[in-house]
Amino acid sequence: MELSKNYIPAVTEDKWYTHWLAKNYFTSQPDSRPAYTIVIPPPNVTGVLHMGHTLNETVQDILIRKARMSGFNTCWVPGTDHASIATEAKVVSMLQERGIKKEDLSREEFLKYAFEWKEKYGNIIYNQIAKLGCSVDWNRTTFTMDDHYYKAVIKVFVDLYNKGLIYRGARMINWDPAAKTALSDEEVEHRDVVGKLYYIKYKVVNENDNRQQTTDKFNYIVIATQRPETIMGDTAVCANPGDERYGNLKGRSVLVPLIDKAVPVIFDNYVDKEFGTGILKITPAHDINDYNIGLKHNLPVVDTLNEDGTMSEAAQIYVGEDRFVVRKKIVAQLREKGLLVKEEEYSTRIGYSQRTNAVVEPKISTQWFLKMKELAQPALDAVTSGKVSIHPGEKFNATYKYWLENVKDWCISRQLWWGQQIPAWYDEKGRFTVAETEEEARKGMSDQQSPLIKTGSILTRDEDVLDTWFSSWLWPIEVFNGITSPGNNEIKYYYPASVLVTGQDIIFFWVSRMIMAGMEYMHEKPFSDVYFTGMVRDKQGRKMSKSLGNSPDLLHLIREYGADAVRFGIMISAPAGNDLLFDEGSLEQGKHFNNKLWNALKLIKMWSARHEQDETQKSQDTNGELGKDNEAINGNLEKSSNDFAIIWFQNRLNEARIEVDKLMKEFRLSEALKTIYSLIWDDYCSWFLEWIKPKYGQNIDQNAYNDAVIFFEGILQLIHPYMPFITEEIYHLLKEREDDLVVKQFGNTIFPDEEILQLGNKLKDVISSIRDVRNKNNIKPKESIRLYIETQESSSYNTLQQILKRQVNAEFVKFNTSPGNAAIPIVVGKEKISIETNIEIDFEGQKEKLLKDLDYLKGFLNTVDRKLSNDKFVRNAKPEVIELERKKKSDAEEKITMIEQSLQQ
RNA sequence: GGGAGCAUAGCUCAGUUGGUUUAGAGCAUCUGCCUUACAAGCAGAGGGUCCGCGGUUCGAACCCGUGUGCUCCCACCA
Repeated sequence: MELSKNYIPAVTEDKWYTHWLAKNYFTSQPDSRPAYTIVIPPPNVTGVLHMGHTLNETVQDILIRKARMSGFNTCWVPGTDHASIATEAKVVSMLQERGIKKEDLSREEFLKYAFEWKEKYGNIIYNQIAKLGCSVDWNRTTFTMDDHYYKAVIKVFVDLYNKGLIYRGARMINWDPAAKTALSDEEVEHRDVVGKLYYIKYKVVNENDNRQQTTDKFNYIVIATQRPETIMGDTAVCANPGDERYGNLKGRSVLVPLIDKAVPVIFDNYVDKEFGTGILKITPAHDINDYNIGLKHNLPVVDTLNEDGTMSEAAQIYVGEDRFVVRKKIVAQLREKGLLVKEEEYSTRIGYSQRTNAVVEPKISTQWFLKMKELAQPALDAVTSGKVSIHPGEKFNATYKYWLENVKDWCISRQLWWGQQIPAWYDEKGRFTVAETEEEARKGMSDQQSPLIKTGSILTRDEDVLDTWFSSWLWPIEVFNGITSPGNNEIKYYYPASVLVTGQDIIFFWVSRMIMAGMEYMHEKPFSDVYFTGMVRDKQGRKMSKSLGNSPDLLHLIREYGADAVRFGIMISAPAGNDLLFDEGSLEQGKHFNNKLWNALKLIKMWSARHEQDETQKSQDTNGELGKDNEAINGNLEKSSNDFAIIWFQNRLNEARIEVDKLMKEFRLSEALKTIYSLIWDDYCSWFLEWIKPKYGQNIDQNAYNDAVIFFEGILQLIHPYMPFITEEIYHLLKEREDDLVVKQFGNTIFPDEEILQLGNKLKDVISSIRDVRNKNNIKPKESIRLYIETQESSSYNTLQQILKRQVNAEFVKFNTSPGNAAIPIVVGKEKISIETNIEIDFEGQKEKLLKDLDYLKGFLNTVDRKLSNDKFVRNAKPEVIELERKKKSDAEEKITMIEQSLQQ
């Protein structure tokens, strides 16, 4: 069979993915094996996957595939998140483009559009996941608004309500005027901005005091504010009780500018005398601090804003105009009236809605809240006790702990349609009951002996839906129906999941809350390990975003480089826990790596083709004597030189396996990949295959060929979790077989023989050093050389000689004899090697190199000597350390002697 | 304002309880090769005041202190 020049991913990828699915390799049923479970962080159905997802999914697939090949019953559950506010915002703007207003639609009509949207983007996402090669169990696909999932969320809401953890009440919340909904604290992003601080005059009212104020000073006070448009909501001004400047204002009132509303002057320790003018306006409806002060001093609340951020009737002026427009107008008006004393630049932090990017307004509103303190404690313990371990822990343990220790109640209601509707029913008088269904609610109402219910009056369901995270926090449980059907076989088998792989940005939104839900509903952690990936940035370190145009399209990349190369490229540059600088160059590197594997396959296929051809010829040859003789001679010679290559690579492979296992257990996936990369490129291709490569026109020794194939299978298996497609393809091209690499089990760990590895390193060193000399002296590859090695261990060369000769094109190697002619001396380790050649050589250059080495070694010896002659060192250091230093000393001395000898020649 | 993390080659990073470390890898760079698997390749090479300063120690890239510079998280001072 003819192999293409280079590896072509497109055909291969679809072929194997289809095959794996047909064989049901990714589907999981509980059985006697240990389970290895991962629940995918369900991507939002707001759009397509970006590079951050790509990184996350790749990491999960690597872990799952490794586990699948290591005896586990692996289950990777795919799914998507309805992403309440984010998706609703997208659907609303999509409708807007089509000229449809949300206000003109009924809830049902709107939901129909939303589900269409979900269907479209959900499928794109699933397609992307499949193209990337993710081995998810497609039978388990879950959406956070599936029927059972919806029920689970409702059930949990009712349960928490009955436990007294959910309550309804008017509180100061974060209001998103664009989406017209409440937000949780976590959904507000604070950004530094330079704003303005306006100093505004408030006139002092004199009605209770007949004395005429003589100085202008007491006719008005000056108050600083960043938000002059809120003055109409002022219901007091406040100073520190110890502030003498304002002592005489006790019991007096001031007039709110523009609307001339009289509000009292009050006193509270909250006010900092040093800051601003030392007196502050109190606007209870639009600032959390003011609200608290208002409560304390019994102030009325005047809400001057409508839901959409325009001024309300209560504002009296500029009604219906947007707050930021009004700000400008009010400033202008104040200035005109001489009430604006000054403006100064002021840097502050402003809260923006994470989803709509609108400036969030603090607002008093009746919402549903979840008490967090009780839920937080077990979640905190789970991490501090080490039941759940976070990677990288040093970075996130403290953050996690801090948040849970200071957690506030969670506002869980949203004024949206896309989501689980809150299961609370109200009667005409506004009395409500919480229940899973209307029937239950009716029953609940009658239990409360409401006369209205008994007569069968109409109940209205709460219009609001739940925060999207109030559904996602059940994800690891309800994907196995653990809430709706507690104690079922699957939840018992798969829960808790092994590892959660997600972005560090949702540690509070999701990770901590899943742990809470897990502890509350399963009395068990939801996962053992949390692996946080960093953020994907572009080459220049900028965040990837649509507006910058630096966020590449995943399917595009797969088409261009192949899925394996994309996976390789992203993993090779993803240091554990750090941000990843995405550079297409690394995908290019992945493509090259694919090609390297492909070419190794071509080489081996070539060997086998020649071998088969030969076999056929031999069987056709009735005499066969000649062929037999030739094989005997060549075979023996090749064989002895191949022996070492084989035993060396066997050990090198074992060594790499152990290292990779260790690294992967520590989630150091990038380093594990580097280890495998180097094993394949350097050790297998550059060294091993070259060592066993037969001379031109000759056949490979059968043993060497067989082992080369076995080793190839071994390295394919190691790299498979990272690059599933090409490895499966090569595995099958290597020889005909029934089994598939994707489920090939790793055998037991075999520890490598250190001595053989050392010997291999020595051989590589010697070869490289001699090649260096050849390079520097322009000795052409065809030009042969002769080697004279001075060594105490000439016997160690018994097995290395043949390889050495072949790799440096030496006619012969002689031990402990001097060359007849001038030769280039080099020192490798403790051995002196003289290279004799027929061509002109640059002795001066070589001498320089030796002198440089000598310099280094002398300096090195010096530091060792200093240590050994230091009394305190000899007394304090551990014996093995001293022994080591002595060895360093003697080694260095031997090397120096060798070099000095060489220089004398 | 509070907290966390980081600083090692041009770039991205290793360096696992302080001792074969006068420091490694990949990429990039340079030199020589179209050598019969692979020029998407082969064989080599060069490149570092381990952020500055001080300390602990027989010994510091590693531990402590301090300064500087980045990054991130949290927070209701008008």
